[in-house]
Amino acid sequence: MSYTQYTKKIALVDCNSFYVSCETLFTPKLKNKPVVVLSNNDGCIVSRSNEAKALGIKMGEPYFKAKDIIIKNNVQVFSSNYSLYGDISRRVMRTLKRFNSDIEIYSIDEAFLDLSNFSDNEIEDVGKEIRSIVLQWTGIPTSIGIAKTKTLSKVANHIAKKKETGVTSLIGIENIDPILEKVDINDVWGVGRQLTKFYHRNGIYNAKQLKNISNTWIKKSSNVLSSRTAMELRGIACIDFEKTTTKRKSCVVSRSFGQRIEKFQELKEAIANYCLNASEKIRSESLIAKSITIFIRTSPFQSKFGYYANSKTIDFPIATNNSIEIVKAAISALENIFKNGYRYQKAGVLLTSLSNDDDKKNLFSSEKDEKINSLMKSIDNTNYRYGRSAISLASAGVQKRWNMKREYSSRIDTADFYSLPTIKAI
DNA sequence: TCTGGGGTCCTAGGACCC
DNA sequence: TCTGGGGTCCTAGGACCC
Repeated sequence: MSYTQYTKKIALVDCNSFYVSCETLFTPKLKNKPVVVLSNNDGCIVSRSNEAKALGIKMGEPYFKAKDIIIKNNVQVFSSNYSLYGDISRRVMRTLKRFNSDIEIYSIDEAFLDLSNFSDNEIEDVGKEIRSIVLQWTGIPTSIGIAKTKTLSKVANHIAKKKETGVTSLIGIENIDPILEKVDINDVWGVGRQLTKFYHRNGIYNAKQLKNISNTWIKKSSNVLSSRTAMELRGIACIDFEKTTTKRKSCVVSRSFGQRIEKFQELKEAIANYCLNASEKIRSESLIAKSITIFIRTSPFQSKFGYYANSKTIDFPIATNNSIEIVKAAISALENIFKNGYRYQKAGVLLTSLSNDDDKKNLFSSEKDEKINSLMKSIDNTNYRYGRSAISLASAGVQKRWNMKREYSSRIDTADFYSLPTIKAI
């Protein structure tokens, strides 16, 4: 039996220094300047321009540690502005869908595109065109890697990042071993810190070695995920392309506090707010939660004050997305694990075992449920129109001393007409 | 003084059953 | 009281991703 092998062509489009690119979009004079964006609470550095990378500022480095270099080199600093990044991200994704509506949005700044319809000869040019259209329409520079499997397109993308054209295709290359040899094992998708240590112990230092090692050995001494990675390096697709957006299975809202918290009352307010956030989020996706976990902890970096961390899970009698029920459960969980005398640094809420909303329409649903549902709906609508927390619950408090620190926010709100930058005609 | 937040998946081990 | 094998289901924790 003979058949023609149908070769997939998967492109990975990745926005360059995404958060920094979003911020500089509205401040063109920052082009080619060192710029960084900080995580929530201005804690860590999570995005760097090339110039900032060149200064030796590390990804994930705490801000206070990099402060010297930042001041000395006049690095521009921004607090993170997620609604801006989310908005720009949607514009980029919408643009990508022009080339193939079946895209897999992998993260806020990355998407996989199935380009199998294009021929081997034209594929690199298609990549270049995608790159230039995205740049022209959204102002965001990207890197594009194209290959037979997702893992290989990640490799290609890694190489593209360092190229002037920003595009690398591994399609049609007979022997990719010389290319894989130059890719460090820890730069392979799916190989993190622990696996890197494990591979090093076994004399494996680059992607070529992983590709050519026996599969049974990997399965035996590691796990199926690792063997999947190796297969993908061989050009055999094992990780599915997920066109349809599958519903999430959990929803987390957690934050570090702007300042340490010691009082139960304040912790309660924070937890209540996270619950409101989380329940609104799952309502907007028509999901209900079967259980809730809350956790609190002190700073792991300040042991002199004593370390305490604990969590508590509660199952709902009937899965719910009702803010009032969720807050109530969370607070009773908090009463369970709260201890006096600690300086709390972080807390969070996890809604788990999420399922579809309509599963709830069973024999237990009553007129009362209907009333609550429509109440929740009108809260969501009002908050959507007048800003989050226009309507809230009493337990959510008003002081919010625990709120995040955002000292360096650009305050650009693409949803706010009046803060849009003005463009003067010449 | 200052160290992010939000996800998914796999595995080992315990509880329980026959 | 101890002895056994084999199966399922659930959970906590760890590893990974961005």
